[in-house]
Amino acid sequence: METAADTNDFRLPAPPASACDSADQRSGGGCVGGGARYKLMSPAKLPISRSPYITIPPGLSPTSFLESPVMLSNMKAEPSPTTGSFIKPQTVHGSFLSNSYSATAVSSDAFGERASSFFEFRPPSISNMTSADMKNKMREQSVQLQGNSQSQFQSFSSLSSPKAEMAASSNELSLHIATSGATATTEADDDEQNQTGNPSCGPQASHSDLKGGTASSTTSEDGYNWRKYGQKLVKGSEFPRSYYKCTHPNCEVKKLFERSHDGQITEIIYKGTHDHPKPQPSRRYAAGALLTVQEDRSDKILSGRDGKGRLSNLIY
DNA sequence: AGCCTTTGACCAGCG
DNA sequence: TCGCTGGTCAAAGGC
Repeated sequence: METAADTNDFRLPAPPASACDSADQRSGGGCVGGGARYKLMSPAKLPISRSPYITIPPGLSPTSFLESPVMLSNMKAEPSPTTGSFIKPQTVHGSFLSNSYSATAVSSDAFGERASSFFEFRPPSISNMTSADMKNKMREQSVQLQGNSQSQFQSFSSLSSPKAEMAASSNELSLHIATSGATATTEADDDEQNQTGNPSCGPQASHSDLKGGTASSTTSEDGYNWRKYGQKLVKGSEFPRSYYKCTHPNCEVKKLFERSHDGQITEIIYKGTHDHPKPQPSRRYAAGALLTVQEDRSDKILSGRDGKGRLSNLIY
């Protein structure tokens, strides 16, 4: 089933290192060929419509998405401990283009001005290049961006890597994020509390992410508690993918993300939406707490959308 | 004491 | 039908 569609998956791929180039090295396969198929969420939970791609609610226009916290996240993100994002205000902007996520390099255009990052949702149609090519391109873009001065940015490559395509096809939202030392925590707005039903974004990985950057707390939790239940090296990726589950009793939300050796999150994928409020920030890990804060933001970000998925610290 | 992370193995889906 | 890959489970250890 394409339950995938049912599930809300958000994927944020990031091309920091080399995404598929190395694919060969790792396993030899193509980039995530299997595509992610998530069928965890029951349709009922999904607030959104399930179409192969992200659907925009009638009331929303693509522009809205762009303005949504998700996309803005970076924009508004201010480097403060509170936000947890040390990122520069200009991180990325994402753009949703209608059903198919097509956003291409966004520099400062359409959505804002934060140029420097690319955010793209790639439409299924992009598949002219080989995955390797795509990745290379992605990298280049990323690199350029970074070089520009953004410590973190995200790039959504339009080049769509196979993964992206797959993701798109499976309703996953993918964002490529490249965080350079500072991790990408983005936060969008803040406010909101939580909408119950959003996938959260900041994986605990963020904890580790810290390493990557100065941000020590960059993580990204969305305010929810996550438990890591697996890690695996995926073919298309150079870095291992970590699997997290929401620890909430009835919550089946999962998220997977990949981090580069630098500690940068290269890709994050959320599956499902939280149907419960966020837990109190006071958890064992102080860091987690921090994350939570950030996560909140992320929640908002995504929640802006229908709560389908949320990206957390990453730049969208 | 409880929860989370880590790691290896197993299972299912797809080509 | 076989092989490959991704995703998940379970046990052990650590915080």
